[in-house]
Amino acid sequence: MTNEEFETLLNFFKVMGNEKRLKIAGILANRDCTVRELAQMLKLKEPTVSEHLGTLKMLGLVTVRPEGNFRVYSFNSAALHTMNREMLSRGRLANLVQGEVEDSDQKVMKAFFKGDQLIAIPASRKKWLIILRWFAEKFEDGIQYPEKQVNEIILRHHGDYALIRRELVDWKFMTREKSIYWKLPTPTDLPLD
Amino acid sequence: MTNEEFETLLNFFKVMGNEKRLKIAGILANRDCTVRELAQMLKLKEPTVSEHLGTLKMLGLVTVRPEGNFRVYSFNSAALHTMNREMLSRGRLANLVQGEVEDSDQKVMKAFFKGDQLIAIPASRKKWLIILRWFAEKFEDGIQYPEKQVNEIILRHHGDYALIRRELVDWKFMTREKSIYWKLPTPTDLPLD
DNA sequence: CTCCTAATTAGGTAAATTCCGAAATAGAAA
DNA sequence: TTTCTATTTCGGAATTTACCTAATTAGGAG
Repeated sequence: MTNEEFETLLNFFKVMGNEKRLKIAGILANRDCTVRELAQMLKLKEPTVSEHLGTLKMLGLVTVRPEGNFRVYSFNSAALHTMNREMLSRGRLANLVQGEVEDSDQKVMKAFFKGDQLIAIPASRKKWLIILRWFAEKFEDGIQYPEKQVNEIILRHHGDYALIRRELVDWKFMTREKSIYWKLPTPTDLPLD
Repeated sequence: MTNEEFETLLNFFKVMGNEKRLKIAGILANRDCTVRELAQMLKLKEPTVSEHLGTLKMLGLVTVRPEGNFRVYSFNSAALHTMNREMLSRGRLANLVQGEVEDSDQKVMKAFFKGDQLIAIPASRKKWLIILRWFAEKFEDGIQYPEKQVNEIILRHHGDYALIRRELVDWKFMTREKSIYWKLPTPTDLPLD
């Protein structure tokens, strides 16, 4: 179930999103350790380390084995591997939230499309913008389209290409100069804060 | 620098280790959104979503572009890729903490080894165990070694193979039956990356 | 210019997390 | 059995985080 996978991934991030636990994982990725060894290296008390190890163990990221008088903790590559390969890609991430959140756009799309054909024009501005955004996605960033080609692309999904074309420009989804159309390229978004 | 990478990875986990932020990332992985849209889907107030988006933006996981009257947020696959491919493997993880934590073992090893030769026997039990663990690593999990081969392997690093061999068994690093020696296999540690 | 709307920042509260010392447990050793 | 030791569990203090409402900013539209 996708919801369960979401929880798994979320927990993975939560657990690894703590400095001390991430370090423990890193150290154990180098070699096996006892609780006391880890406590010394990290300058923490044993109970604290023990708790962290318990958390990591729940996730399956570490395993324990008794060895003489100690309990030796090991890193378990398999769990990391699972996260890495099976969950951490854009596609996977996208799937994890499907149905999880009510997606108002998909409702709108279902209501006004049949397949990839726009079969009705919504009265509400909000819904209309959702549809226009969908049309805008059919064009690539940074490419200049002659009007003829714009029409063609729109025609694949709706007969009244002039309406859609004009609306795309009006709502600034696209820019026109003479009869060349383009999307404003996504800015590189330099300044952070 | 490895320390900087550690911080980057830690922050990545921290940011994604929050239910709402992970969902935002998931939704944006499906399609671009405005703050208001996200707020509706997630049943949060806009300021809260805005904050989360700011956090995600700092990490480079999302970008913004103005579009008409709105600010449209997009998912940035590149950042995810970086984490996925360049940081999230056992080997990488292991490297991230090298030198970060003072590794008491390495001190001990330096003090009693010359190259890979054990040249002195520590008085302290603690230090002795570190050395024994090092010797234990020279043997593979799940392999049965006849005594002769055990001796050979130890001899590569120290003359008194009988001492080391006996200590390895005494301290339960290895098991002996008749004159066959083996390590107890580490449970569930599957192949790494 | 002013109005309007989307988004952000400020400030404060409630909840969750991290850490520790003290006490309990489990198991090897004697 | 009792003792000793490594680890875990408990209870609570200090810090951090997530979220809200209210106020502010930014920018297009009129």
